[in-house]
Amino acid sequence: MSDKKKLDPINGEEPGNFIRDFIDEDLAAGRHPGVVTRFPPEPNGYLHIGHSKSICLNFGTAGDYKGVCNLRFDDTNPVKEDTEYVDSIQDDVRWLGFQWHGHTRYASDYFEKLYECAEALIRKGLAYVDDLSAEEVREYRGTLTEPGRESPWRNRSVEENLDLFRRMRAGEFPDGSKSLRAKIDMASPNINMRDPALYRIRRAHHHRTGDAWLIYPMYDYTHCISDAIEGISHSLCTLEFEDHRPLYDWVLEALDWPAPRPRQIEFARLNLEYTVMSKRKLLQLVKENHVDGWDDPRLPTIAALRRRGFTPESIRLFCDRIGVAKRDSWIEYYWLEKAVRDDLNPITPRAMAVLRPLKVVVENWPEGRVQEMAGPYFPDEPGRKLPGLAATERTLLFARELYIEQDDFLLDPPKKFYRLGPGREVLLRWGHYLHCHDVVRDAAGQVTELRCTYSEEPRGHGAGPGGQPAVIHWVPAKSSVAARVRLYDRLFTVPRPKGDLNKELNPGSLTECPEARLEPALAGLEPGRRVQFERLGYFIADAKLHSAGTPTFNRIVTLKDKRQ
RNA sequence: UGGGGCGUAGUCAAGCGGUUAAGACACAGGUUUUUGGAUCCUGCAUUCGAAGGUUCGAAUCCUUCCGCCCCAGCCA
Repeated sequence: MSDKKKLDPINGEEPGNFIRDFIDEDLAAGRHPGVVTRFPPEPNGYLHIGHSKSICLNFGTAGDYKGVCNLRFDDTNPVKEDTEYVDSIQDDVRWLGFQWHGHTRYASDYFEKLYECAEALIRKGLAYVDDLSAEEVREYRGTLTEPGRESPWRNRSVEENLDLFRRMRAGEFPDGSKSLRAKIDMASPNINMRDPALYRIRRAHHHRTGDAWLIYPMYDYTHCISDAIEGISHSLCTLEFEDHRPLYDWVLEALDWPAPRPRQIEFARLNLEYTVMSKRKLLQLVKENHVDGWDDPRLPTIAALRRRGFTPESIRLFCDRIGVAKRDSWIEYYWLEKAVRDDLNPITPRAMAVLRPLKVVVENWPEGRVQEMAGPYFPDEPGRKLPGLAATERTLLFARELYIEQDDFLLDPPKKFYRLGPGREVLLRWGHYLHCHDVVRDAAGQVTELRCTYSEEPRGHGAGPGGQPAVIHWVPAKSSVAARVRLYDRLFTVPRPKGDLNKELNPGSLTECPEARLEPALAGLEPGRRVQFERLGYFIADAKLHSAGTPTFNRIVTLKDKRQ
C-alpha cells in the first residue's frame, strides 16, 4: 500500500530529507541524546488537512528515530482560544493514529515559569517596560528599508522595569498601555529583532487559567521556552518562522538556558490546489452557516474528512507522498483523491447502486419470473465478507423491470461511448446480456424507459472493439431499496487551482441523488461503513443521517474515470 | 530598492565534485479483467531558473543576473 518501505533512517537507508540531515548531524555531534518533537497548535480552530502534514512530520520523525512527540497547545492568546478546539484537536490527532508522549501540554502550564524568565531578562537589562502605544510602537519600528528608533522608555533602570512589570501583572495598568519588550536592536535588518514584544496586558478570560493572568506572553517568547522546558530537541515549524529563528535562539541565549537547547527547523507548509485552508476563512464559513458545521464533508478539516469517509491511513499516505522540503509547492488535488482510492481499493467491498435510475423493461423476460444472480463483494477475493453483513455475496433478483444508470445510456452514442444505446448491447454485471431495441420518451422528448431483450450469450452488438459489450451496473426495480446519496464536489473550493481565496470563495457543490436505488443488503449497513458502488466511486454510510429506513450515503471520492 | 528563504519533468521530490539525474503522482503504450476501474509490464529530464567562471570532470563550487515566497500584530 505504501510506496516504499519505511526504512530505518538511523541506518541511512531511506531517501532523506533536509530535516533528517539536521537531526543526524545533531545526533552525531552528541547535541541531543534523542529526538523529541512536538505538535504545537493554537486552539483557535479545527485542524485541517494542512495540519496533518505537520502532525505526520512531527510524529513521524520522532517515531523514525524512536523518539517521542508531545502535543502542546500554544494557548497564549486567550481572546481567540476555546476548549472546544482543544477537544477537537486531541480527537483529530488520535484519529489520525498518533499518540503523544505523556500528558497533553499547554503553554499556559508554563505561565509562571515564563513570568520568572521575564523578570530574569529584566534583571539582566535585556527587557524593558515600554509605555508606547501599539500605534507608536509601529511608528518607531521603522520599515523594511529604514531602521527603527528606540523607544524613549528603553533605558529605564532595572528596578523601575521590575517594579512596572510586577504592577503590570498586578493589574495596575489598563490594557495596551504598557508592554514588556526585549532590548535587542532597533536597527536590525530583521524586523523581528527590533525590540519585539514579550508581554502584553490583556484582560481576557483564558480557557484554562481563567482570570488568573492579566498579562500574556507572546508567541516568540513562549515557544522557545516551552520547547526548552519540555526537552524538545527539534522544533519543526513552517517557513514563515524562519525570520523568527534568531529571536528563538536569542531568548534562550539571553536566559543562559543550559544545553541541550532545542533547534528550530522550518519546512514548507502544504498548499493544496482549490482548497481553502485559512483558519480565518474556515471559521467564517462555519460562523456564517455556509456549511453545516466544522465537519461538513465539503470542508478540508480533519473532522470533515473523517465524516466524509477518508481513512486516517489515506491521509497519512498522502502526507507521506507529498514529502517535505523548503520550496513553496502546490500539490495537485488529484493526489489526495489518489491516496484515498489507493487505501480504500483493497479493503472496500463492491456493491451495486444506481444513482439516477433509468427504467429498463426486459420484454422477453416473463412477467413475475425472478432469478437470483450472485456476485462476490470482493471480486478478487470471492469468499471475503462484507464487514457488517453476514454474506460474502450479494444476491440480486433479475426481473422484468430493472434500473440502470441514466449515464449508461445515450440516444445517439458517439463511437467511443462503449455503453448502451439503441441497437446496442451491454452486459449487466453478474446478470445477463441486454440488447436495447426501443426507447420510450415523454412529451418533452426525454427518455423515460428502455425496451430491451436479454440473452445469456453475447450477440456481438456491443460498442467495444469487435462488438464486445461493456459491463454496466444495475439494480432490480422492485427489490432494490430507495436511498439518498449525496455527491460532494472536491473539498470546499475556489474555482481555479490557485484562485484568490479572498475573492472567489465557492460554497462547494453538493449534488443530491434522491432517486438512488441500492441493492437490498445495503439497507442493513451500519453508519460509517464504506462501500464501492461499481464505477461510481467510494461511498460511506453517513454517520449522522444514515438509517435503515432511509439509507444515506456520501460519496468519499470518485473512481479514476477516462470516460467522456 | 533592507533582511530571510526557495528555483531539478505537468505535479511533488532525491541528489551534497565523477550516477545512464532516484522514486512517486500524472501521462502514453501494452497485459489482464464481468464496468473505461483495479492489476502487471514498458516508456517518459542529453539536462537541473539564466549566463559566465573554476575544474580532467559541475545540478552540485564561485560570480552576476532573473523569477517566486515570507517579514513592518501588544496574532500564532
